Amino acid sequence: MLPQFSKLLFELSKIHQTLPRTKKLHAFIIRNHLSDDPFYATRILRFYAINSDLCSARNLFDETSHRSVYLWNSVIRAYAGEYQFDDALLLFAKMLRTEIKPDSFTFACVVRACAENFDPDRLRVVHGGVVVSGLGFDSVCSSALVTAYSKLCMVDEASRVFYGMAEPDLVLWNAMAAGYGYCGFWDKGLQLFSAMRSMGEHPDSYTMVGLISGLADPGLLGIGKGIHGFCLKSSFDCNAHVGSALVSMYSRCHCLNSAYGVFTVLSQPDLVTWSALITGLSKSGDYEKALLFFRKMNMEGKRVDPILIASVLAASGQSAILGPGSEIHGYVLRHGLESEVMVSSALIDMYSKCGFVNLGVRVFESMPNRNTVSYNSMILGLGIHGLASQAFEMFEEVLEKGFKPDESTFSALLCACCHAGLVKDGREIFSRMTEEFHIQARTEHYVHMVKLLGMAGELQEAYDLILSLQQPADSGIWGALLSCCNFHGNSELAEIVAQHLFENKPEKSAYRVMLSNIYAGDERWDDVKKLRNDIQEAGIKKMPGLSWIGVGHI
DNA sequence: GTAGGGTTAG
Repeated sequence: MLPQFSKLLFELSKIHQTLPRTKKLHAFIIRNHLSDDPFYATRILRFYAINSDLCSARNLFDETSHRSVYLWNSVIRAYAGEYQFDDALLLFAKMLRTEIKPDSFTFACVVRACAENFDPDRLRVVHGGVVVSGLGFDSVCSSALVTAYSKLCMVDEASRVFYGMAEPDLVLWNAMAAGYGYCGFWDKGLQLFSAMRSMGEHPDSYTMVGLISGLADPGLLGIGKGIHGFCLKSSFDCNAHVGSALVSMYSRCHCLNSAYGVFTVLSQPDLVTWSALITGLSKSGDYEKALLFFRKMNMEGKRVDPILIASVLAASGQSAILGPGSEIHGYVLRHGLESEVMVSSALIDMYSKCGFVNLGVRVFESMPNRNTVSYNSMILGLGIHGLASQAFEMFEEVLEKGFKPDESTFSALLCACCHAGLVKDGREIFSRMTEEFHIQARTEHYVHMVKLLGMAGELQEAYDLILSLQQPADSGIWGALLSCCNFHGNSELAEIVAQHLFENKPEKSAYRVMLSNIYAGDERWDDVKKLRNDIQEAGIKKMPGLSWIGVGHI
C-alpha cells in the first residue's frame, strides 16, 4: 500500500496526464476511499480539464461533498477554458451561495470569462463583487480587471483600476500598456512605458509585445522601428512572442521586407511566427509568396493548424485563382483537417470567391458539424453569385436549426440582396435585423443598404438613411453613395455627397476621381481640371478611373 | 505528504 501511495503522489504532482491515465488514477483514488478529499479531487479534476473531458470533471465535482476553494476554482476554470461561459458563471453564482468564499483567483477567472463572453454588464457586477470582497486592491484581480475592461474597449474603466493601485507590479503595468494599445491609444501605452521605466520597473517581453501589438497603422512604422530598436538593445528580439508581434506589426505597416528580416533572424520560428509572415504576405496581396512560404513551412516538417489554413485559404480566395486553394483543400483532406469548422468555412469562402460556388456547396454539405460561421460563409457565397433565394433558404435553416444569426449573417443576406437587386427583401431583412434580432447595424450593413437603394435609383432614400445615423457616417458609406450617383449621373447629389466626404477624408483621392468622372460626364472640364490638380497635389501619380477622361478636353 | 491560478504573438 505504502509504495503505491507515494507513487500516486508522484503521479499527481505532474502537470499533465493523458485521459486513460487520469481515469486509472481516479479509479485508484475511489478504491482507496480518497475521493472525498478535496486535494485528490482537485488534482484529478484538473487532469480531466486539461484533456477537455468536462463531463468527467463535472461528475467528479458533483460527487465530491467536501469542496475547497481549489476545487471550486478548478471546476469554474475548466468550463471557462472550454468557452462554456454560461456554465462557468452559473457555477460561480452557486459558489456564492455556499460558505466557501471566492478568492482573488476565482474572481480573476470569472472576470476573464466575462470579457471573453463580451459581457460588460456582468463584468461590472463581478467588479463590484471584487470590491465588496475586499480584493479591490489585490494585484491579481486588478490585472485581470484591466485586461478584461481593455478587451471590451472600456479603457476608462481599465485605467481607473490601474491608477487606483498605489504600487502596480510588472504584470499590472504590462496589462495597462497593452490595454491602451488594444484600444487604439498606442501613444498612451508608450507614455506608460516611460513612466514605468522612470519608476525603476524593468520591462519584460510581455511589455514589448503589448506595445508592438498596439501599432496598427502604416503611419506608425517609425514608432515601431523605435520599439524594435529597444528590443534589439535589450535582447527581447529573440523571444518568440516578441518576434511574432514584430513580424505582424511590420506586415500591418506594409513593410514586408522588415517583417521578413525579423523572421529570418529568429533561429526557431514557430507556428505562430510562420503564420504571422504568411498572413502578412496574403493580406498585403502577395498571394504567391504567401503560398510559397506555406509550402516551405511544410517542407521543413512544421505542424500546421486550422488558423493558418484559414488564413492561407483567405489569400487564395482573394487572388480568385482556384489552383492554390484546391491544392490546400487536398492538404486539408490528407491531414484530416476537414472536420474543423474554421477550415471548412474558409474552404466554402475560397471556392465561392474563385467562382465555384457549387464546390463550396459540396464542402458545406459534407460538413459533420456546422455553426453560424459556416452558414455565414455559405450564405455569402450564394449571395455573391446572385443566388439570393437559396441564400434566404439557408437563413431559414439557420433559424430552424436553432443557430443564432449574427452581424455577418445579415451582412451576407444584404449582400445577396445587392447582387440580385432585391430592394424590398433588403429593406425587410434590414429592419428585421434590428427589430427582431436586436443587432445594431454596422458600417458594412449601411454600405450594403446604400448600394442596394442607390443602384436601384432610390438615391434620395439612401441619402436620408445616411443622414438618419446617430454618428457621423464612415467614408465607406458616403463612398458607396457617390458611386451610385456616378452610375446614375446625378451630379447634383454627387456634389453634396462629395462635400461630406472631403470634410471627413480629404486625403482619399479615389473619391475625387469618382467626382471628376461625374463632372466629365457633364462635360464640366474646368471642374475636372481642378479636381485633377487636387489629386496630383496629394501626390498620387496614377489613378485608375482617370484614364477614360478624355485628356484632349483638358 | 497537501495544490496554483492575474498580463504576451498569427
